[in-house]
Amino acid sequence: MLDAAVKVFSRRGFHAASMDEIAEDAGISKPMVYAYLGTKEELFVACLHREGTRMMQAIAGAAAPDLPADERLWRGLRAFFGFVGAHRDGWAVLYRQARGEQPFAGELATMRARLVEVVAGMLDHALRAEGREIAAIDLEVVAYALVGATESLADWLADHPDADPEKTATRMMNVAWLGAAQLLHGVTWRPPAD
Amino acid sequence: MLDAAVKVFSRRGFHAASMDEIAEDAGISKPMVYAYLGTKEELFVACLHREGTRMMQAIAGAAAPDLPADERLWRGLRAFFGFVGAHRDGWAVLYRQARGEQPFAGELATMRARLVEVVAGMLDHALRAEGREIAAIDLEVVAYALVGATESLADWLADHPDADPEKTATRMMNVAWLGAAQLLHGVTWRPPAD
DNA sequence: GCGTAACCCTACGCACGAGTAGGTATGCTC
DNA sequence: GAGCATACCTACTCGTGCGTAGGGTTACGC
Repeated sequence: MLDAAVKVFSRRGFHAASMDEIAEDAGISKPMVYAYLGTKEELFVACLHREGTRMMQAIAGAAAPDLPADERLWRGLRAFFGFVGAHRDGWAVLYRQARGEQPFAGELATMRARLVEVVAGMLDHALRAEGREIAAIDLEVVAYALVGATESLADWLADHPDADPEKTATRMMNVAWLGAAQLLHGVTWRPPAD
Repeated sequence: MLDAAVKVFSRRGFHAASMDEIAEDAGISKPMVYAYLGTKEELFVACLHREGTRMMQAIAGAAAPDLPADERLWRGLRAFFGFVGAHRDGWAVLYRQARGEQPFAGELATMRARLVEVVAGMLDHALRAEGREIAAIDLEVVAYALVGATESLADWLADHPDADPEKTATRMMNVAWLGAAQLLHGVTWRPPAD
C-alpha cells in the first residue's frame, strides 16, 4: 500500500496527488487508506520515513566504520546509487517532492544532516590520520558539497533508467575522492588577487 | 509584483501559495494580478523565467569565454553564489519548488542542462589544451556532479543568511577544481577488485 | 434462522481557493 | 456638467478533493 502511495506521490507531487488515485492504485478504497495510515500528511510522512530509513540502512550496512576512508566512501556511494537505481520512485519522493513542502522539509533536512555529518566525520578521521586539521565549518561545507554532488548524480541516474549505478558510483568517486584526497594532503586552492 | 509572487511561492510552494496572499503581499487586489499576469500557472512561469534569466545573465556576464578554465570557473562560481546570496527567495523557487511540480520541471531541466553543457564545454576545452580526451558522457556526468555540488552549497548558503557568498565560492573551488584538475592531468580513480 | 461483529464500500459534507462579474471612484474630453 | 474611459475593488460562482457517515456483505456463534 505504501508502494502505491510512493508511486503516486513521486509522479504527481504531494498536493497534486489525490487520495482517490492512491487508493485506486493500491486496489482498495479510500476509507481503507484512512483506516490504516491516517491523513494524507501522515501517509506522506510514512512514505518519507520508510524510504529514508531504507536508504540510510543500505548505506550504513555497506560502509563499515572500520574501513579506510576511501574504501568507506566507495562502498557507501555504491550502496547509495544502487538504492536509487532500485527505488527510483522512492528517491523522487525524498529528493524532489519533500524538499519544497514546508511541513516535510525539516524532516528531510534532519536526515540529510545526518548524512553530511557522517561524511564530515569520515573526512575528519582521514585528516587526523594525516596529522592535519581543518576548521569544522569548512569540513561541513565540503561534506555538503560532496553530498550535493552525489544527490545530483542520483537524480541523473533516476532520469536515465538504462544507466549503470555502479558505473555512476565510480564516476562520483573520480570527482569526489580525487578532490578530497588533495585537500587531505594539504593542497588548497586560493582565489586570485584581482 | 513579481517580487511578491516569488516571495510567497518560495515560502509556501506552488500549490499552497494562494493568489489572495500574493495579491495582498503585492498591495493590490486579486483581479489586478489576473489582469497583469494571467493565471497562477503563468504567474509561476513568469517568476521562473525572470529569476532564471537573471541568474544565467549574472553567471554569463562574469565568466567570459576567453579566460582560462580555472579563472572562468572561479568567476562563474563567485557570480552564482553572489546571486543566490542576494536572491535567496528566487533561488528557493527555482531549486526547491519548480523541481517537483510536473509542468515546470521540464522548463527548469532545460536551464540546468544549459549550465551543465557550459561546464562540460569548459572541461572539454581544458582537456584538449592538455592534449587529452574523455568520452562525452563522462564529461557530462562530471559536469553534472559539479553543478549538483554547487547547487547544494547554494542551498546551504540560502539557509545561512550570515554566510559569505565569496567564501562559499572559494570553498566550492577547493572541492571542484582540485578534483577536476586531477582528472585533467589524467589521474583517475579505479574501483578496488573485490 | 437470527443476532452480531468484522470488514469494506458508495456517496456525501464541507472547506478552500482559482478565476470572474459587476460595481465604484477618479480623471479626462467636449 | 454630461458622457466616457480607466483603474481598481468587493463579493460571488464553481470545481476539486480531503475526510467521513452510514449502509451493504460475509462469516460466525447460538
